[in-house]
Amino acid sequence: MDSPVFNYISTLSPIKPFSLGHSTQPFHLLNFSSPQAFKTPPTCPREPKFPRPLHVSEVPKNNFSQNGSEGKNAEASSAIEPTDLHTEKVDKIDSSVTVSTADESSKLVSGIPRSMKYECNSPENNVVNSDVVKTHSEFNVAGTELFPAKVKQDNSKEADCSFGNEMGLLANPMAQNKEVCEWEKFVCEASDMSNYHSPTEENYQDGSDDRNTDSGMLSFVATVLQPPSEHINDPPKLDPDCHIISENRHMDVPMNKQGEMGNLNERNQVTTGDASVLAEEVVHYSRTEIGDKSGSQQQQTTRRRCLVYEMPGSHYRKLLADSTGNSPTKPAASSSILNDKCLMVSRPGGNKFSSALPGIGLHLNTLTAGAKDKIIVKRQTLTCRRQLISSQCTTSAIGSLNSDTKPITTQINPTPNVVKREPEEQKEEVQVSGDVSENSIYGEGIEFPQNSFKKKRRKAEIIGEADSCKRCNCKRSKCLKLYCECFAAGLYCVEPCNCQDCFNKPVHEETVLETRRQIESRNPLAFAPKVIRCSGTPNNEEELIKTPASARHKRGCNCKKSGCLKKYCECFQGGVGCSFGCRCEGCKNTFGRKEGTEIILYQETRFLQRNASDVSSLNDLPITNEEDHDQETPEPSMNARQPVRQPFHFDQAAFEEDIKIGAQEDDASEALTGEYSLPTTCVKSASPNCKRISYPHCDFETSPAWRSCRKLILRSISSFPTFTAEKESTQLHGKLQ
DNA sequence: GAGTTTGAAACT
DNA sequence: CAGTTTCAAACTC
Repeated sequence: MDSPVFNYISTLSPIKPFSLGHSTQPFHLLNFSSPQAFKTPPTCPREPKFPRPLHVSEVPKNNFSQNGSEGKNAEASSAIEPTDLHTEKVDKIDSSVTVSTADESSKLVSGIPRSMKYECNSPENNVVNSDVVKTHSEFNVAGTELFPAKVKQDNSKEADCSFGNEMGLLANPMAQNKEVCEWEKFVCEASDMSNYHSPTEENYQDGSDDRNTDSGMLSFVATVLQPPSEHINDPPKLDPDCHIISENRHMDVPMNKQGEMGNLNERNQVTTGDASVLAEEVVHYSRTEIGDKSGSQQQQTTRRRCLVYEMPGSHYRKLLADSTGNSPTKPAASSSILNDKCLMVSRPGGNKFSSALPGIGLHLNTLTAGAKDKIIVKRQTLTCRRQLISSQCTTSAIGSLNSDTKPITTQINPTPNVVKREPEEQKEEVQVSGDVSENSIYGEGIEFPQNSFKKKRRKAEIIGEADSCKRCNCKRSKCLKLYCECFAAGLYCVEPCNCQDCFNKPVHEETVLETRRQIESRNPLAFAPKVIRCSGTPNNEEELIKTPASARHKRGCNCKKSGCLKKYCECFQGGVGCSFGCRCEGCKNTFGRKEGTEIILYQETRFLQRNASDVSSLNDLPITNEEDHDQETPEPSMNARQPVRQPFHFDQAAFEEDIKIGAQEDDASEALTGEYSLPTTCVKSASPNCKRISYPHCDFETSPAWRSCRKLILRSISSFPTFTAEKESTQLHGKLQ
């Protein structure tokens, strides 16, 4: 209880509502299956798919009056090109609005999470939970390594695990990028979590403000994910837009819940002014991008779609800029930066989408991690895009996705900047992101012949993108069953799929959602990642060793003939060893063999260290192609286990209760011996719900802070984010309370 | 590319 | 919950 982290968390008022609120609230957004949930904001008929930007644009209408900024708003509106996208308008409006505030720090902080705010805002009422804003600010701050020194004082190991390396890497630009990617993805996942609770749609419906849960979750994540504060001292290169944005954001605070200003201020205390300034830098980047691409509607769309990675992107962007010494706004910015920009800026509009599909980003798709910094970023981007597409389509409620997938197409189209840099990669990216099959997203001279599917797949596998390019060949399942990899991964089928009678497409969104709901009703974890991975940073190698295979594979395999040596075996495919949960016979899993009552740890750790993170690379497994791996992944250990950020993944939280029993003692012994003795509490069940899942260990998790916090997490996060169950659960919670 | 094997998913 | 069927990926030739 004396842990600084705990103390800090205790100061986060939003967490309190957690316990009072619904445990599933954070993911209620997933209930977008409900048509009402995504009713188009009256003022945004043109782009219902981008609720956040939309409601932002409405800010002037409803809120500016409160701040006496109507005039400015009018000016901003007048400055907007009539032909601009609605989202574009939003951006310009933001940049046009200026508000003087005595508390600069607070202003900046509140303004930082512009995109986040969007997701918390209702276009209708413009109600913004200041807590959320603050939380988001922190989140952004975290993403930009802008955490307050106060937080830095915390000595939780978790923080060290997550950022300790990064701190060291800061001095090493080469390693920096890599770590940035780690951090980026980590934050991405965290943002995914937050995305699930995007209250936007909820606001549409009832205007209730349950975002405290979100903020609490975010706060916790931000706290734990606190990056090194070294960058706090980095003089951010700000441009006027940055300030404008911040100010504008600040305006949003009063627009929303005045009563929660206290919380905001309280948080501001936690977040240092420096952090705010740095966060502002992030904004600056996004703004710059907007300015650079203001003329491109497609680009705007793209950015808003890829919201999930905003913070990670910003983080990465900043680091990269620092390492290169180039201003992010300069043309010299690398393509990665550009990508990040897209991702980052896109958040305001797409966050919700990303959250649409719970499985997204968590599935094997997410396992794809490039060995190289930029590659990693790119791949993540690609994966994300497809995910986003799926989500977004799924969340069609937001818009009219059913009949109109063109926005998606537009979104998918890589920005010219991206293409310029790495034509080859870009092409690949297009393939990966080429999501909307029916809608040609390759119209711009990019071919995507279906008959070249295998060839491209092969190529993708070679470059380690196979998992980010899931394709199926379903014939009878209509791609609406877990047999379908795309569906199971929470993705819509894409053109390269060879499926027949496919219903897993945006046009059949309702069907897809309903099917998902049904499947999840049977098995809430049906769309959960099959393999839970722990931190993969070099410093966590020990953890990898200590972490039992059972901790990484949610459900044991049931192999009979394959000996767990082929990809038939989920464990093997996932690159983890078999464990107690497995019912395999004659297990010879090279990553960890279950033999009788023992589980013999083989090469899993080595694999994890060497494997570039890509399940596809398992084809070369296990260690036979070390050289190849080494060549492709100069620093595999860093990327070996992409799920590094999953210590905060809801999966972990979801299973935590199960882990409580017996997990610690088991792992304790395992940690000492490197082998696993069959625990008396071993659960050997085929039921996914019965599987005992342990999680990567971190000393932080054993700290009082963690123990108290994880309860909050558990309450705030459903066992696994679901499309449909969340709302039901939420409603049930409401009834109970 | 066709056919077989395999095990998860779905069904009863 | 166990047994069976269905299914599509993985694999082999």
